[in-house]
Amino acid sequence: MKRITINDIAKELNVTPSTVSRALAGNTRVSVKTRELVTQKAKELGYQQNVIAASLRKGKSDTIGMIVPRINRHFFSNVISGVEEILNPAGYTLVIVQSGENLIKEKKAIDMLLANHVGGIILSLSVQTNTYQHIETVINRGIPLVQFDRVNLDIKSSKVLNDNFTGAYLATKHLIKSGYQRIAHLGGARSLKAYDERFKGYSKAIEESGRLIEDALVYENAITREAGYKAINQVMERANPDAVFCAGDYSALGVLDALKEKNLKIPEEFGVVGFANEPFSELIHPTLSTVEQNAFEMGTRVATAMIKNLEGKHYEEEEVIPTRLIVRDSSWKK
Amino acid sequence: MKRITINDIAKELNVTPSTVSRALAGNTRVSVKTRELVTQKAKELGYQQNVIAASLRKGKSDTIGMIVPRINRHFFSNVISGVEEILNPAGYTLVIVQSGENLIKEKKAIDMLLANHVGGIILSLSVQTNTYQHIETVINRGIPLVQFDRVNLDIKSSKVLNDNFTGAYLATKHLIKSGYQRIAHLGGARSLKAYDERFKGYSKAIEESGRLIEDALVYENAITREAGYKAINQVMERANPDAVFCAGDYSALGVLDALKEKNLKIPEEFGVVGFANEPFSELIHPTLSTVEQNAFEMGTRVATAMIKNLEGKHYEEEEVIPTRLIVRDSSWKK
DNA sequence: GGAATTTGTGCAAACGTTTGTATTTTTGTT
DNA sequence: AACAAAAATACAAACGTTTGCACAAATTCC
Repeated sequence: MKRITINDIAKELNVTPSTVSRALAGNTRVSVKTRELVTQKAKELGYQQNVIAASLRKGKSDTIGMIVPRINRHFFSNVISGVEEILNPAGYTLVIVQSGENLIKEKKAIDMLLANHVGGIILSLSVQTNTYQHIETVINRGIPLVQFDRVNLDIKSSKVLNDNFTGAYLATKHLIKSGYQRIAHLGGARSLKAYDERFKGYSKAIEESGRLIEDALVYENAITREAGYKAINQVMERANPDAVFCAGDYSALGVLDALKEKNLKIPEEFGVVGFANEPFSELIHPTLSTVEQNAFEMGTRVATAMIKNLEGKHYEEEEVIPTRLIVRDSSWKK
Repeated sequence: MKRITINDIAKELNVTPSTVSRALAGNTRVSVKTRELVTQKAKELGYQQNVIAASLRKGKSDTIGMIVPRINRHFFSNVISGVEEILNPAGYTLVIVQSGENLIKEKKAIDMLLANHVGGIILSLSVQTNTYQHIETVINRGIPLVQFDRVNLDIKSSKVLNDNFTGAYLATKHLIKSGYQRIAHLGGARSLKAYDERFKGYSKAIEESGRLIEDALVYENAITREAGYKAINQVMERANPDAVFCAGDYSALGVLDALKEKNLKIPEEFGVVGFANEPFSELIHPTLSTVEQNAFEMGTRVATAMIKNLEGKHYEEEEVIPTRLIVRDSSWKK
């Protein structure tokens, strides 16, 4: 019932714990023969390394903290899976914490992770976050930080981003090509690069078509279903749009609610494109055109960046993952 | 840059580390005065406990491991939120690992958590799991275990269950009342109590209506969209059903695919009820009748049970969380 | 006022590793 | 066969806590 330690193995084999330790680590300073003997005996006794002791001695742990706004978002849970895919086989353990899109919880999460001496922190900012003191703390402690998706550019760290700009650009261009005239945009908080880029992609496409960006067609803070519903109603009152590019699928869902209420035909009278390719987007009626983010790949890239940070030092690359437009029924005018 | 330890505090105050340790723990064996002095100085120097060292010495940690099949299931991510709600304020840290519905990954997850000396393990079994050796290991190590939802009854531990029986019973009864005659059931692996109970609830309702349980109307292992699609096709060929109660919403989704393909009118010609109230269920067309599980509450109960286990010993209560039938368009025949 | 008790601290070991340095054993060279 | 070099192993300290036990000082009791 008691736990097997390297000392137990050492005694059985008449060697010292240090030899056992080195043998298990595959150190070539111990002979091939003893290495085999040790691994053999370790398996026989059912030895499991005491990670706690090891990380105390080494002064660092193989636990990586990951803070996401919510784990029940398709995008985030897939990023997590991607991160695990790389981190687990590499011997790291992932601790996931939710900030709930809440600045205070985000701060607490960071405190908690620091108290637990995590080896590194992977972070996607909450929408609320407008102060960055708590994140500087991480940097000052010398703990590797990798930001992804919802990133603050002023903070020095590795960053992995979606190609929000191109996704938004293609989505808007698609609406233009489909013949819509007055294309609105429901965006997110522009303090977050992700949403700012989506706005910029939208703007670029609109301008390229020879039109003007009308303030009345743009609504900045509407990424939930409810906010989307309210926002599109306001925009329809003031700017007479016939299509909308939403910075999120939930927002687009709210738009569809409003359109159904007004008995507008989709896509004939009104076009809608969302962002994120949430699972529901292909299940609803009409199916929702949207921009797919390669969440899983983003996760693997994030993890790889983290490992580089943990091994070498100061890897501060900024990577961009491509996005892809998926055209469905909500925007396809023949 | 260097980390403050209790030794630093001790030196500054001319006491020993042991006193500091006791003071910070609020031990009454150290005088109120020194206790204040210590906490004061700790705050001043920005001391943060080294959790690693503490748990090495104490032989246990305040980290709780949680293994779920997938975090991107609405149900599981909400249970997680509920668990966090209780565990975090109580000073525990939650480590989440996915088994991916895979026995081998589940075993690895347990190994990893044990290697990390977690204080307790919260577990919902993968569908694949049909051997329980790895879980016995947890018990044998004396580590508190709380099972939830997908539970094995033979394993001695606290358990928190959904009232799957009543949910399934009400769902089936509702189909009967709505006038459907030949009601099929697409279930999950009956080795898991959750699915077995759903089958039993279905059976009870069918029998109460004076009908017989027909093997040809029951299909045991179909909980994904694809499996649901295939299963209902088979059942329709062999048993001529006019309604189905599915043990999961994804399965019901597959059924809807098949029904649309056959141009059957829902709910007039065929009724469908799912289970889980996945977010998409109210978004699809027709909206899906389903059974709601109170995932968040389940999470809080799970966490509470875990804390009881960690504090007292051998708390092996079995709790049941009520479920609720939600009637939508897929089953409502007027 | 002296013995017995309580109260507050200190000492030192322990938790299970890792790792720099020292020591022993083996190998190779002449 | 002697000796240097290389290879394999041992020794011991360290990581930052916690905690049983010892001890001194302060308090209580008769």
